[in-house]
Amino acid sequence: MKDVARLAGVSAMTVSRAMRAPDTVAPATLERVRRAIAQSGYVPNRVAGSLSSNRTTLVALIVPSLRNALYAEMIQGMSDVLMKHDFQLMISDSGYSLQQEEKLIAAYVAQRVCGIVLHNTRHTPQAVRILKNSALTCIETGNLVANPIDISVSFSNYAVGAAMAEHLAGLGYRRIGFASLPVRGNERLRERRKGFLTRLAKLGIAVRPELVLEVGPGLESGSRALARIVETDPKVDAVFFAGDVLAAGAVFECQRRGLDVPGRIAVAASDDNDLMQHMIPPLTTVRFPRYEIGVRSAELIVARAMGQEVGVRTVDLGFEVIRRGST
Amino acid sequence: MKDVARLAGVSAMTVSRAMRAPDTVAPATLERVRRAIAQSGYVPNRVAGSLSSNRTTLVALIVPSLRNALYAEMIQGMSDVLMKHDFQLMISDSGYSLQQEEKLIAAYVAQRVCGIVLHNTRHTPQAVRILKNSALTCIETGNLVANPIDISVSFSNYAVGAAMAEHLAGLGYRRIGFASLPVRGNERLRERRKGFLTRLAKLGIAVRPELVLEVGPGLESGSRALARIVETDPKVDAVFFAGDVLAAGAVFECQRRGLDVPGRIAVAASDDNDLMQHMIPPLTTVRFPRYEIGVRSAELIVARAMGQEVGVRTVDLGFEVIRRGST
DNA sequence: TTGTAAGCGTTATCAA
DNA sequence: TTGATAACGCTTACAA
Repeated sequence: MKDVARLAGVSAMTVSRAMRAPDTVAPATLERVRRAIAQSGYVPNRVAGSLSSNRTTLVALIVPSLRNALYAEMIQGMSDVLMKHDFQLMISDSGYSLQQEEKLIAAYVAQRVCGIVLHNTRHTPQAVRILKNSALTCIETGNLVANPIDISVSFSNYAVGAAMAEHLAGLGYRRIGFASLPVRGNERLRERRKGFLTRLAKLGIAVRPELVLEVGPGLESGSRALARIVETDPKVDAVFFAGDVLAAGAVFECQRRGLDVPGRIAVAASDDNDLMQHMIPPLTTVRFPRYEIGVRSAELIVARAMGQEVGVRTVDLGFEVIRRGST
Repeated sequence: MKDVARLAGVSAMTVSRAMRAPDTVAPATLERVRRAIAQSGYVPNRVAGSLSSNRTTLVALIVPSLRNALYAEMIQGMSDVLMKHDFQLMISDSGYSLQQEEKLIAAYVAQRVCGIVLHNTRHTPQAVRILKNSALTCIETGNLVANPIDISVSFSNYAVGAAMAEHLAGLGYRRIGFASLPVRGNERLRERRKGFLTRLAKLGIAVRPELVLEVGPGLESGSRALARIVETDPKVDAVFFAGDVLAAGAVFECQRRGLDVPGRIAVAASDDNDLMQHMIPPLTTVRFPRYEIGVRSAELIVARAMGQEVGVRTVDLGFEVIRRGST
């Protein structure tokens, strides 16, 4: 910066101003500085800038796993907003470990990020303490919670389960199964299941415990889940798959077994994506506003970083049951 | 840090040492410092540390689009390695724009990242200049290039196309079609297509230009591409789909039209994923070592950051043609 | 093994 | 509209 200043015949401070607040610099001076910057190939040092101003434009995101395509939409939403404001996105995965999450949070606080998004609503006490002390914007997502550390931006998984229960019951299905990824340490799936089973019970439909499965991820796993359910109870008339691409795997399995969907058995999915729409038959599913969650989260962080007061603690972005051919 | 030092009855420098090089501090002192850190809830300021040491543990990745699930594997590979070494990952997307890429590169250089991975091998002259001047580790991936800016870690898309040409020709297919996403500004697909068509020509198989398509992304788009190809030439006996999930969409379309795969028409895909394996029939495809590319890229960056000399300019991680039921 | 002093390259603040 | 000066919170280098 000093070199640029010398080249332009001004002080370093004027170079700094020319970059961050051009309208506070005289046009002629500005022009000279700009020329000097271009000529020297100067790239400012944001590390020094951040230290001096005690602010960064870094925003962190921690997801349970990066392999899961499901986060791509939210990441894109965050990225679109952050880029517009010249903020930077840092991403990492906790591997579904709260300890790892705590470690990452500490590292991000050390980097002095201005905001952090957690796709998770359970945390170690130490993680919560660090976040509360740091006073940075913290967005919890993945599941709407009543008492967020700072702000919750999501939809209610309990409501999702309940909505799907209504949907299936409303269509007349009575012998119903459920399969999801393991719910241990995953409050999102746990809530979705709870909402589903509780609402069905209220509607007078009991789900046999043997028909409530937890399985691994992947299409193959969905196929096996379907197989197990129809073998356990050949009269099952509908299954709700919560999470991953399990439902698609189940439909493939139905094709192999010659089970008509939905004539013989209905299949409902959650988390809409390209694949769900193009299966034969296309799958009834719940669409989550993942992109919008990313956008809203980033907007809140940027607003706070710009010094605005955001008077919200909970942002419910809802969801949508999309009925297609499979129910 | 001063507060912690006071609490522990040592100097700030000793606190710094206790954190970064514990074995250079006397055990008793170390213990006192650790207690003081825990007691005060001190979180070090890496911004200040980075400025002082003139090093960061930040690594940047720029991909054309974050929505595309195809990057998830590479990101996970990078993340796994970086996390192990306490490095941080920053991610953004260029939206397939070289201008945007240049802007992002400048921003990352300003952040003083220690390495940057570009999923792209074409750049603006200015971007190249910035990278060369900055002397940070720069990994280009997506396509193997002979003259990388710094290091190229990838596989050869030309070789991928050629290998698939050999595969189809070897199985006796003679009337062959090809469809990909638009190749404009995408040297990866351009090379793959070139390798495919060139090798087929060498094998005495001419591909009619009307059977070489460029289509948009998504399953639906693959369905339409297949439709157009079989309507243009009802005798086509094989189609190679390069990119995205086009091939899966094509197989869905074949099912709808009652065209047996591969009896009536063979379908080959590229970029193996869960879906490809579980289609009926499972798809013949090319597997790219995406996770490994992420791992290797991160390893090279970390090694350089640790001061090691890495004596490579080009790392060819290869690929694998996986024959399944669709050819 | 520990401490002292001098930066690192910006920006905040105040003065001119 | 511009400039001088003093931080920002660490680490490097060297001394004790």
